[in-house]
Amino acid sequence: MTKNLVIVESPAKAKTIEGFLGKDYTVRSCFGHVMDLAKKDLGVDIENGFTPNYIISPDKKKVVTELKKIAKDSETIWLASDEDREGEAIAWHLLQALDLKEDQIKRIVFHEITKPAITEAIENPRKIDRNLVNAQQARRVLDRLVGFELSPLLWRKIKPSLSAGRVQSVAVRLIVEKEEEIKAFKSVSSYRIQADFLIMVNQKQATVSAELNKRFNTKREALAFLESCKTARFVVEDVETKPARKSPAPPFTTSTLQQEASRKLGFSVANTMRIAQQLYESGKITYMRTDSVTLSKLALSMTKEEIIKSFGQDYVKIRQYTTRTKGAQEAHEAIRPTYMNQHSVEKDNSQKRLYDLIWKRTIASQMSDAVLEKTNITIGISNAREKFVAKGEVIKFDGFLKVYMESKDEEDNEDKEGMLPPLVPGEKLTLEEMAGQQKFTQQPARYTEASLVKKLEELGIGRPSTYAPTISTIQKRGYVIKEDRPGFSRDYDLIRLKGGKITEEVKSENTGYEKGKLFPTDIGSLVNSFLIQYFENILDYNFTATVEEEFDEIAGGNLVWNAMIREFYYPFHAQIEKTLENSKKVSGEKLLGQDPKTGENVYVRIGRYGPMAQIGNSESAVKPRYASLLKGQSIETITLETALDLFKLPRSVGSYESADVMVSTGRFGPYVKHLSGFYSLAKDDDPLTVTLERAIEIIEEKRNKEHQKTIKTFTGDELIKILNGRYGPYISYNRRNYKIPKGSDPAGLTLEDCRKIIKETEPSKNKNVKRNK
DNA sequence: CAGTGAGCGAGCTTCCGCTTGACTT
Repeated sequence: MTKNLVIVESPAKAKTIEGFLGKDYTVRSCFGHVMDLAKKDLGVDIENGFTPNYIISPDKKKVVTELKKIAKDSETIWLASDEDREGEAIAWHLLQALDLKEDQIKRIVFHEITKPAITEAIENPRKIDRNLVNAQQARRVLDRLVGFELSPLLWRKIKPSLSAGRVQSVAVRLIVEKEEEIKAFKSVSSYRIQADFLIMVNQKQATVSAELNKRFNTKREALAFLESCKTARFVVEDVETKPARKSPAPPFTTSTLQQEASRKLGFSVANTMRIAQQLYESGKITYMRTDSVTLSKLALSMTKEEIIKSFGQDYVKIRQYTTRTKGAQEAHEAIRPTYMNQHSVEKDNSQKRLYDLIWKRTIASQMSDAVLEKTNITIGISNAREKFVAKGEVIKFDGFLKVYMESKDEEDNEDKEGMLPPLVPGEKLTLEEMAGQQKFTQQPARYTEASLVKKLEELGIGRPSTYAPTISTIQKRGYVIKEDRPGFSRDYDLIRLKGGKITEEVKSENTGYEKGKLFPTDIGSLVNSFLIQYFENILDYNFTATVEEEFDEIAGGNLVWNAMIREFYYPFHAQIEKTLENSKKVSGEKLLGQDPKTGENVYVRIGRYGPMAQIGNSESAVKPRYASLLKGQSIETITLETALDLFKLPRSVGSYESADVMVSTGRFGPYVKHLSGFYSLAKDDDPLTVTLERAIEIIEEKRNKEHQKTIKTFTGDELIKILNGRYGPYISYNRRNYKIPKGSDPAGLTLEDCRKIIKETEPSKNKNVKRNK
């Protein structure tokens, strides 16, 4: 019989803590929430004071049964879920799911997984905070009501299976509005003047580069300025040196880790989280879903020791950072290495790189400021009022820069500030060359996954555990697409003054190339404008912040949770009803022009299966014709010609093996059809122009792959095949797949063996069919 | 896994936040 059962949320945490507590304590994890609102209907009884209908989450039934068994044999159950709103609710749910009595349980919390912290927690148990639980209930019920009333509205008014919610709809809004901003953006140009001056330093020639403190709006002005400089004299007027300091960035939170891993390592948000999870599970780093920048005392002293050992006493500066993020709950430490003396890990390359980043960031956060010296040199022009300015920067003491420098979203690679030669006021300078380059203002930057997370965090929307899933949801719904887009070439003027002569030339640069950026789709834009029109209050960037304030009131015991929900719900529900009645189905229909052959109107719109083109309408004499838009095309930008091209599909490209080869597009994109087989086109194949040759290549490629996949076939039964798949060898029979028992040699199986395996695994296959849906 | 878009109607979709394996073809 165990005396004490301690329940934490994460199994990795359970393992660590068990080591701290000794044999009187059994530590188990509940794997997060164990209960949730029922999925069918609303899961909330609106008429009865919004009573939630909680059930044990289907995927937690096993855990709950197991915990229940251990709890039965325990004297005291310590509920050690995280110290935040959700954690408090988890404790409360455990009380019910495990059939516990209040006097059997003790609620404890700790912010760091260290022995003193755990011991202290055990010494200071408390009761479950019902106010905090109620704040969570309000959060949960509000999200359910918003999500489960808005989504069905979208099914009826736009397209089935769409979704809307407090978090995802705002994320989509940000991306749509960024695109609108970019569309409205007008680039303007100006002329930036730079000059290189020659001086002698210790009898050696040196160059000083400086920029004019004014930009000219027109080429004419820039030329006039260069003209005036032909005869000008240049004199150093002022040399100003001032000290400057740079401080390190705070330790990582989930959001900042995602941003840095994206910028420095090129990881997607989901990738970063998966790798961090692996590091966490192998005990290399602390918990990776956190909004706190706090380091434990233990971590601080380990870090200090490590800095002294590696860099010396001068490099230490212990700092405690404070979180400024809106709505941060700070239930965990910042993300840091478990042991600071472990400089790297022997893991795969991604884990290694991420660990390295975390180690450096943590170490740097406790290191001294970098001490810099900035120099500004002002250079006067004898026959102009403008000045040239040369900027220099010298590092006097590197401090934290020795290990780590935070990167920025937009690197301004234009000002490379280095060391300047020693100059004194009054010194005359010789102009070597002066150049005026036409510069264009930059359009606003589109969001990457990581910069979207940053923005959401700033708005207080979403939590560390949901950033990655939210980004995946809005892509899965087809609201947003992450892709690369080619840039375009742009001409710019470059004028030069050298050796008393002015030359002009036109050069070209590539600009606007986008890599891994988030773009709204037609559906995303349409859903967004619908929601903004009818539910501006929910889509408001401050909606979450406002309700969070009320959740805090509930947590403080100053507001009754279901009274708050009632205040919100009835007006919201009326909005739903009104929109249901008053708004028409929206499809984003756009008239492109007329079909030259029939004279019928050609439209593009969102159909039941996505963006489509249509010739004629229901009032036309002949039945309307339909065609899906291809990938990369959009209602917004498609032309009449391109839309008409879509109706050329399906097209015959010729014949192969005395059978027709057809090219068309279906639910899963463009494909080739030959005999009874389907062959998907590659990404860069255009179904409208693909040739017979290429089609045959595609057919043969797939046949070849199929062939390589085949380990064994049988002459007795053509339907049974032993194939090599992504997860190893398996048996395929009648379009169903069967696992090969461990230990048997796939190539050595006989037809009889296969039949036996098929027969024996028959009953369990239903599960798989369901899962795939 | 493959071409849909009318109209009927059954039955389904959907939220956010907390946690990992079991499983896939």
